[in-house]
Amino acid sequence: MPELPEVEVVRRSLLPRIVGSRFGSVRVREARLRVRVDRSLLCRELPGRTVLDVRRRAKYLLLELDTGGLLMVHLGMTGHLGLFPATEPLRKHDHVVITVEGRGELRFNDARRFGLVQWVAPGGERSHPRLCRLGVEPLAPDFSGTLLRRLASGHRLPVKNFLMDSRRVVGIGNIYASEALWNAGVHPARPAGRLSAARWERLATAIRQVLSASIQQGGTTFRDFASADGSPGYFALHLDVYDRKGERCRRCDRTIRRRVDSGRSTYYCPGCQH
DNA sequence: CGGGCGGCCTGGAGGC
DNA sequence: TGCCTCCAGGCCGCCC
Repeated sequence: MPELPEVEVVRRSLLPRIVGSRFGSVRVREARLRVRVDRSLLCRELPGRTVLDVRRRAKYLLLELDTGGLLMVHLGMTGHLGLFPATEPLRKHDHVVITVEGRGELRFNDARRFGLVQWVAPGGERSHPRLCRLGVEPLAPDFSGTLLRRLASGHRLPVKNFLMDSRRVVGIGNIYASEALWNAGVHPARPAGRLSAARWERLATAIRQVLSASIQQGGTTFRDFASADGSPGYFALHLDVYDRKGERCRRCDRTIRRRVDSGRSTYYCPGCQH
């Protein structure tokens, strides 16, 4: 579920409500996430520590503590991270529960258990295997069509797969890849290494525009995405191609198609994406 | 080696 | 409000 905008929305809603607060006890009710949760490590490192910042890198949330260590959270496909009153009953799939002094409980819930909750020791961020190979941030100042074109140079894979490869560009999943390609008028199957400079510029602009617009709308909620305060996002109302198979293209009136490549659905307009 | 694809999980939707 | 099948927005690791 969560791509860059959804993770960013969670970050922004969590940040003002948790910064300056101190962690209390840690409960790991289900350790079998994508990566096994290290119960004893979390119980040793978190209690008594103050949260200084909530950052985002790619689709990872990084809660920075006063020790310099990080609590790293990935939402996978169905993960939720939210702050709840301690009096509110726990729900099914609330796998990790951390008390936050004076604020309630930070709860990680993930039905499919594709997410992860991990400790990153002080100074370990730059060398962390999950963080150190990540590509460029689409909302960073150095992101541009020129940069994308250079990264794609020589690669024959379809541009959609290129956009979803986190070693090159981070934060773009299946929804926003389709949306950005439609926005830029680029066909998803075009070989990434052969796009013109002008197309890469259009794509870079479209990516930033789509991601920013979604953040403004609170992200895309299909079933159950929610920010850290439980509110849904409204960008689903603004999707131009994703999940619109058989509906009309808002730009050229042709019928939106769905195709499946490497097991993932891609939505596009045959009329205005080339 | 770059890249395609199966597998990890549960739950919701839709067909019967 | 039953049962079954299919499908899902991410990522890793195996394989060619």
